[in-house]
Order: sequence, then C-alpha cells, then structure tokens
Amino acid sequence: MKDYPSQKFALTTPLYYVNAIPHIGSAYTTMVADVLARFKRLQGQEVLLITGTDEHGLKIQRTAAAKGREPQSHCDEIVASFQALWDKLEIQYDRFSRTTAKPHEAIVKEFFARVWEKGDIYLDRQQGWYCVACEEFKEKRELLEDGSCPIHTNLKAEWKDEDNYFFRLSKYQQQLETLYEERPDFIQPESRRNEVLNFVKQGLQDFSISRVNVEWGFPVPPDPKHTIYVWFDALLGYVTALLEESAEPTLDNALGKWWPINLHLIGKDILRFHAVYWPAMLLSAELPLPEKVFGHGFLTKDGQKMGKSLGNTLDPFDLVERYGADAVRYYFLKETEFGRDGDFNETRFINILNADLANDLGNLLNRSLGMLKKYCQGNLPQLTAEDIPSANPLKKIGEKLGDRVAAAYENLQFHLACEEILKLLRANNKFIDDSAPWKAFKQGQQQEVELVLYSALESVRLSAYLLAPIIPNLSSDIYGQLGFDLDFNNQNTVNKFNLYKQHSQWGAIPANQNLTKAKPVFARLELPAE
RNA sequence: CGCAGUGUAGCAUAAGGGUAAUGCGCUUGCCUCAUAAGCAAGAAAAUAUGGGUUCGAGUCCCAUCGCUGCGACCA
Repeated sequence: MKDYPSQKFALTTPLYYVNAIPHIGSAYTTMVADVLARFKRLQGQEVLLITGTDEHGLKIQRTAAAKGREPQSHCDEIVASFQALWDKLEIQYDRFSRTTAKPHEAIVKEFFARVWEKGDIYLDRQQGWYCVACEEFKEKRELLEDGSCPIHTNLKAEWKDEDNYFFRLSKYQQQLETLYEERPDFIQPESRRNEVLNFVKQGLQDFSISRVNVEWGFPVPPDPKHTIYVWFDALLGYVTALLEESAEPTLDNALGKWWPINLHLIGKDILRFHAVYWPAMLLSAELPLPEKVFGHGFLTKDGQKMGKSLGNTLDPFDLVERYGADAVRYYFLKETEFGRDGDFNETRFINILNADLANDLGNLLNRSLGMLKKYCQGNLPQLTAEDIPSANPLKKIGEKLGDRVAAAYENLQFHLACEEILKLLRANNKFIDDSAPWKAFKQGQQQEVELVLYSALESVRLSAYLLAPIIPNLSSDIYGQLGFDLDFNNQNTVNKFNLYKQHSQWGAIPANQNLTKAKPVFARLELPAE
C-alpha cells in the first residue's frame, strides 16, 4: 500500500453559474466530487474539495434587473440555494469559491497583469451577432431566420460592433498539442479527449476576454471601460479558492500549497474552456497545469433530454427530500458509468435501491443480527479472521476486496466499486442460506453457527466501510449497529490512514463490541401512486 | 452538411473471432434467521438492418437506418 498520509489531492467541481437554482446535473457533478474526496480522505489523504459559483456577466446582470434586484442580492439568493442543496446531499466541500468574493478581484487582476505583461492580450475590433443567453458570438449562418439564437429561440441575437481585448490563444497551439500528446490522461474520458484534439487540430483562434457595456464584472485593469469576460474571471475562481482565510489575496499565497489542482470534474458542455482555454491561460501566466480534466456525461430522464422547454426536469431538492441523500447518491454513482450519459427513471431508481440497499445490504445486516441475538445472546463470536477457513467463500471474496474497490475509486469507476461490493453482499446472503445457521443451532452446532455469523457480519462491516463515501449515513448506521462509535460524516474521527489500513481489510471486526439494538437501516421504498 | 462515436432480453450492462453472460424486473418452487427480505429454477434477444471477409462474427470490413457528441468563444 502506498504511503497515503503524505499525499494531497485537490479537486474541483465547476463554479456553477448562478443564473438559476441548481439543477440535477450540478448536483451530479458535486456528488461525484464528494464521493471521491471522501474516499481519499478515508485513506488518510489530505484533500481539498472546491466548489462554488460563477456570478458575473451580462446574463446575471439582466436576470437580476428583470427581477428588479441588485445583481449581488440575486447572486446571494441563488448561492444560498446551492449551499442548501449541498448540505442536503451531505456534500463536504472545503472551499466554496464565489467570483464575487473580495479576494477574487485581486487574484484576477494579478493574473491578468501577468498575461498582459507577457504580451498575450491585445485590443481588436469584434463584430458579430451576440447571444446574451449564451454569452457568445454567433456566426450569421447559425442563427435562425428571424435572427434569434438556435439555442435560445425566444431571444434575438444582438449586433455588436465593439473593441474587445483578445487573448492570444493561437500562440499556444503547439504547446497545447504537446501537452495532450505527452499527457494522454490530461483529458478524460478518451472520447472527450478526441473531441478536443479535433478541435485544436483545426487551428486555434484568439478569443475575446473583455466586453463593453457590461457592468457586472471586473474592469479590465488598463482600460476600465471594458469588463473582463466571465470565463476568464470564472476559471480563476479555482485559484482564489486556494487562499487561506486570512491570507493576502496574491497568486503566491494561493498557489503555495494546493496548486496544481489534481482534478477538474466538469460536465461535457464546458470541456473546451477547461481543456483548451484554461491550460493556455496558465501557460501564458507561466503556471503549472492541472493534472487532469474529466468531462462526464449528462443525465436524462426516462431516456429523454431534460429541459425547461420540455418540462421534464428533475428537481434535485425534491428528490433528496423524498428519498434522502444516501439513496440519491447511490443511484447516480452506481447506476451510471461515470463519463457516459446516465438516465433517471423513478421505477428503476426504486427497484435498484430496494434490491441493493434495502434487501442485499440492509436486510442482510438485519437477519444476521437477528440470528446473533437468538443464537449467541447478541454477542459477537470470539473469533478472528484467522479462525475462518481459507475456503470460506466470504473470506475469499473479502480478502482482496479493499484493493479492488480502492482501484475502482481511484479510476473514477464508481459503478465498479459498487458492483464489487455487491458481489460480496450477494455471496453473503447465499452463504447464509447454504450454511443454514438455524439448522446448525437446532442441532447444537454452536461453533458452526458462530463461524457463519462472524463471516456474515464481518462482510457487512467491510461493505459498509467501503461504501461509506457513497452512503455515509447508512454506513454510519450499520457501523453503529455493529458496535462501532464511528460517524462517517465526522471528518476528524474517520479519516485516518491507520484506520483505513485496518478497516479496509476483511477480518477487522473486534470481538468485544457492544452491539446496539438491530433495526432496519434502509426502509424499502414504495412506488409513488400514479 | 462534415468529422467522431454508438446501436446486445422490458430496463441497465458484459463478452481477447469459436456453445451469448450478469444485475434489476417477471414466473414457479424451496427455506424461515430477516425489511412480503433470502436461495434455487425458469421464460424471454436468432446481438438495429442488409451485404461481405472467415471453417466460424456481437466481435473485422462496407452500406443503410436510428441515437449521441463535436464542428470557435453555449455560465
């Protein structure tokens, strides 16, 4: 095993745009980030999970105006809704980076200055049709006949003829291509990488990083009539997030400990910004590049794209409210292969949770504890892993399970992690049936009963431990019923290298546990009435 | 339109060219420790369609159809 305590790991979700309250897609990315962060912390690694919000731009300015609000108060309100959702979902973020936070402006200015001094920013004239909703220029041919944007059909594109500051992206073409080649893992999954490669191959053009007539944002330092383009501002939110609370907002202070970021988790829609523009900006500023950008897929509902126009959105608040954080987290982590698109279907949701969490896991614990009470006065057998024959099917599966699951988490293959653990749980139920402790007990074979129950309970424990990053509440409950005083939401007590070393192995359950009363840890869900 | 990817039982996924697997759901049987949970057996797909290569193709090639992504600033 590697020397985890010496490692540190910084990862980010996107800084979500505060145009509206969070949707399920943002929740998905954030849940995944949290699961990975939790697993690494469990291993004793030092982790920094960054999330936050991107709050500038013309769109926010206008959204706020439409509500008759100041932009800042609009942002504050939306931010509160993000934070509320993350709390409900048990997201343990370390930093919440807002682009309207005070230190951010200083960071943006300093960064801008570096790129400016490098000669990578110049003034030029920008003409074209601009869609405010997209915050981008459109080609004439992209527009619909009535001149509206194809994505925002209710909104006419606006003709702009203005001076903009441009970033010399084209200058970094070669360096980017070298980067992609030398570090094939930089963009994942591979299908996304190919998209980027294709895009870059066409030849990179400079892009504008300022706007005029936009109030809501930072002024371009040498020319305050201009406002820095939201993306240039937003990406730097990852840097600002690294500042310690009391530190002066300088790049040096921000980059000292956690830079470069190990992993940017993003949705596939913002891949180019993270895989092309962002590294180019950093190259220009002569800063080290992040280790990896992972662009995951989108979620659909009942096989259909979600959208306000279709009216088939999935409200994450409602979902957690009805089913709880563990259920929601488990479903999305287990039932979608990370990277590919995933689908939400309520019937499938309920079936999976009942089968995996209520039946395979919850009921397994419950039946095992029930037997322990009846056949062993509720005391754990005085056994250790060595007392269990090596042919024991649970021991065989359990022995290397920790390593397999760790590898799956490490590779962001969360569905595989779950699947590996489920194999042990299913084998466990089968093992109990095959061994029929109730018969053994009636025949007075106490030793046999104890061997079976020890193996069963230990396997449940190991499963709960390895699933803790995904279902922290359930795992805590299970651990509680097994006599541990360990709350997987309490970072101070669970995240220790030595604990991981011990608990990720089969056979860690001590004999002298005071078991609390057994009760179902995950109630079966009912299909909502039509 | 161009480029790329994809198409396996009701659903989700697996199968280095050689008897199509697993989970969920469904049917039946068994058990009784348990949350109407568990275990076992079973039904169900000629692997989108049409060609080709091969002794043999889900697996390679071509075409067609369907879906998805990318095609310059989509927060």
